[in-house]
Amino acid sequence: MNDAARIPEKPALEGLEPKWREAWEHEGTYRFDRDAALAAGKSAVFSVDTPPPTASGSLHIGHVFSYTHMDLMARYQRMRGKHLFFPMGWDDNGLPTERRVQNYYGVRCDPTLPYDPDFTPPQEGGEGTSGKAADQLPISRRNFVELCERLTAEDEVQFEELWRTLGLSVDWSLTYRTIGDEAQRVAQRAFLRNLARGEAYQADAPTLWDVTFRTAVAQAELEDKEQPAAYHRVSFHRPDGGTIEIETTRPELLPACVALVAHPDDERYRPLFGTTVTTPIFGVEVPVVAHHLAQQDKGSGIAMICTFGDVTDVVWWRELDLPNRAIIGFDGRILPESPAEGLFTDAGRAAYAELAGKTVFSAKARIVELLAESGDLIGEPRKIVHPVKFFEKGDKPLEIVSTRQWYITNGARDERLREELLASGRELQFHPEFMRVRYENWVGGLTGDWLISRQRFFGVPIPVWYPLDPEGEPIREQPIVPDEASLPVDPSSDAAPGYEESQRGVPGGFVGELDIMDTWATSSLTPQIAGGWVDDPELFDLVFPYALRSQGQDIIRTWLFSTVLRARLEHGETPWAHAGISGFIVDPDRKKMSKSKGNVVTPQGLLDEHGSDAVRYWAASSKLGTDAAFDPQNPKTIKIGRRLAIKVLNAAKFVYSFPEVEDPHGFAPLDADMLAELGRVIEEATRAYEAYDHARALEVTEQFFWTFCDDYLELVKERAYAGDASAVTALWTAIDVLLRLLAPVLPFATEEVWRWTYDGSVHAASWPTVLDLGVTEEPRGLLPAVSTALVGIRRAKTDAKASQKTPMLSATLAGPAILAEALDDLRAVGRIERLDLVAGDEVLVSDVVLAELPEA
RNA sequence: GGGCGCUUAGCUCAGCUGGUAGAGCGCUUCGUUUACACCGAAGAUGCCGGGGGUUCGAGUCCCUCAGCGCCCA
Repeated sequence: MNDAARIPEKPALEGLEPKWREAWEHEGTYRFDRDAALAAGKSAVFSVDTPPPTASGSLHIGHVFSYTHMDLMARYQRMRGKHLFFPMGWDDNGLPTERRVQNYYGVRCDPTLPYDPDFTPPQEGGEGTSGKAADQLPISRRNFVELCERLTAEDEVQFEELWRTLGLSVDWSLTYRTIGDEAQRVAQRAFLRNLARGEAYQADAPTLWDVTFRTAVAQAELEDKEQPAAYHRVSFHRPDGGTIEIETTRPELLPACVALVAHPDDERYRPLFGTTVTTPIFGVEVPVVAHHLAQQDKGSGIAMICTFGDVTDVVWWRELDLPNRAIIGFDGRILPESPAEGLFTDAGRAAYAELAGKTVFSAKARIVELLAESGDLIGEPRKIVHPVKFFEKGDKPLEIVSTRQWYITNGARDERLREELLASGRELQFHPEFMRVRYENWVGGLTGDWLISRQRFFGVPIPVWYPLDPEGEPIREQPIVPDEASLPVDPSSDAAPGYEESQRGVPGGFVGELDIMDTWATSSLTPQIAGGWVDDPELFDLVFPYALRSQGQDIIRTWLFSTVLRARLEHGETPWAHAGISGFIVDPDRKKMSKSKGNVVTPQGLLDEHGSDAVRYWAASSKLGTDAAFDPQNPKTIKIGRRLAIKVLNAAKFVYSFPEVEDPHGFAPLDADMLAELGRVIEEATRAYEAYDHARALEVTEQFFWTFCDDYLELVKERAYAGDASAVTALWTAIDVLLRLLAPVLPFATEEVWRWTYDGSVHAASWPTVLDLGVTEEPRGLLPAVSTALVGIRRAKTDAKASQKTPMLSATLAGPAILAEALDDLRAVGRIERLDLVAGDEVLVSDVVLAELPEA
């Protein structure tokens, strides 16, 4: 089979990526063979649920890291004979895309505007523009969505390009988008089923609200940020003329105050529970109540409850059954009218009129002045720094407003569901194991159901309409739902079933739900989307539950959790058997890579400079769950990977320079021992992959490979040149096995070499087993002993500052008797005329006489 | 404040179920060896974060403290 013409004179890594990705595409190497998979049955399928990267953003080094980890397992399983279902998706739905479209095209969505079929955006590619609303052209929702789709399609082409260069063994015919029709059908169908089972519901409730994006935000999207603030000491008035002093960081919410609260055990305030006080300035009578969440040691130990200053206010409001007097609007400004207007004194009404329309910031400034004037502000405000809740993508603190929103149950208020979710967590095999606690912590710490509605424009519409009563008011309690067969629907443009479009907004007619779903409400369904849950039940049965979910550790609480939840609700199953969790990338100072620190490197540049195999090697040498340090200035591990890949090319070329020979009918002792050692490597690497430890598999393989090159290859050179059947067959066999062991990590270099002797792909070859070796014995320690002896011989020459090729007249070798079996090979590699072996426990070379001493 | 992880050679990291430290890089010296100069050979380098404990014996198990990181409050 040796076809010397295929072996280049000087093998190189350059150019391997375009050459082989083209061939793999052409040959369908990674195509999911559905018929064969169906015939082989579900147990022969290895399905991978890939995290769809956010299309609006750029792929970074962390993506390369985690996706390579996923690909290592995919390639291993494929070689083990599994039918790989390995799709790839893009998460193009959601807020990041909206933001990017706004900046890129200089537009903003105004849903009240009509569609303009001839619209051309004012600019393209202006990603450095101000992003201020005033500079953006308002356009219709449909025009806006079209731009979203156009821009993400461009991004996705680039992403795919990068993944192909990296060598991900994805079946690119299985690509999906989270805004695609299939994804919308899945998301809407799943929602309607949640609704039918009572798992999805709408409620009027205090909602965390981002005033910049004007949308509700879910618990999983929260981030605490340390913010400067100030405690203002404010006096409330008792009927007997006395005062109670409270401390608050949000005096502007005074008109929304509904009670004062202290801890039930607090002796200072116990006598006051059940009495009332009046608020300063506004003169509203509010009760003094007790609740265990009040902190005795914070401020004066008594606090005002407002609707709503923070999440604790929400808890108090709910548990103590207090009235709602919320005064902050969706724009973050004080509402023109207060719900408590009727309770205010005249002075209070006048004060409120001044606050109305102000931002929280200016309202605070004004009310502090008013309090000072009325003498109710005690002392100077005391500056502090405290954690404040932010939307993770926002830069203003969240407000809490009362709105009607859609929710999906998630176990926060349902002990049984929570237990089921924890059971799924135990069923799922996390790699590494300790990542499970992050999931459990999150499930255990949920404080409310999952808010899935968003008041945004680019996303999957919530598929319901509401009938309008004779007054034209929507009847929210009776949503109209579409038939599953009609999905996807957009209630803002499609008429409700049973109605004509002309009845939209007319009393007795209908109105469409305008909200869209949170992007996670779609991306929590990637197993269903990729697997054809709606359109292809046969396929779905074959691939679900999936074998593997592979992802970064940062999205356990969001993506992993929500996917488990949806699968549990819909199918009563855990969506995957294994979860591989990658660590993240830190810079040399152990800081997480981030754009703001300017320490981000682009993957494409790395691939261009060092080659894909080298970059993959870097990723493969980190275990799952372990963070990897990366210094773009000196990417050591990448360079080592590159060296390994080059070595593979050269070593194989050398081995294949010895013409293949007839079966030797038994190996020489050294050759047999080398193969036996290789057998152990196969076993160890296989065990490691089975345990999702690709780094270990690589380590043992790599270590053997270098010994093979540095010692064994040198030892048998002379015999190989002479055409010794045992040596040549052992060399060919070893290379053949090593290529396959390294194929997942170095898909390009190993493929290049494999094709020198095979017509098919190494990635379609079977994972090696000891049966491939032609030897069945256990290693006898001959190769390691000979290696040690070889070091002794080399050292003698190095010590004499002589070239390694300097002939040696004679030497004495002490060591175990087994060395006798490879004495001739040692003599050959060392150019030793006479080598005497004496028994000894340790391998030792002595009495060295070199042929010619170097000149002193 | 709670949880999790990490702390081993100058650097990056291995060290599985306990038996007196390993790899690569870097460093020093040597070598124009016909697979490879994107090479090869040899060499030096460690109170395995601190302190207790269990044990004949502890990077390895237990407790505790400290530092770093992440997650959740």
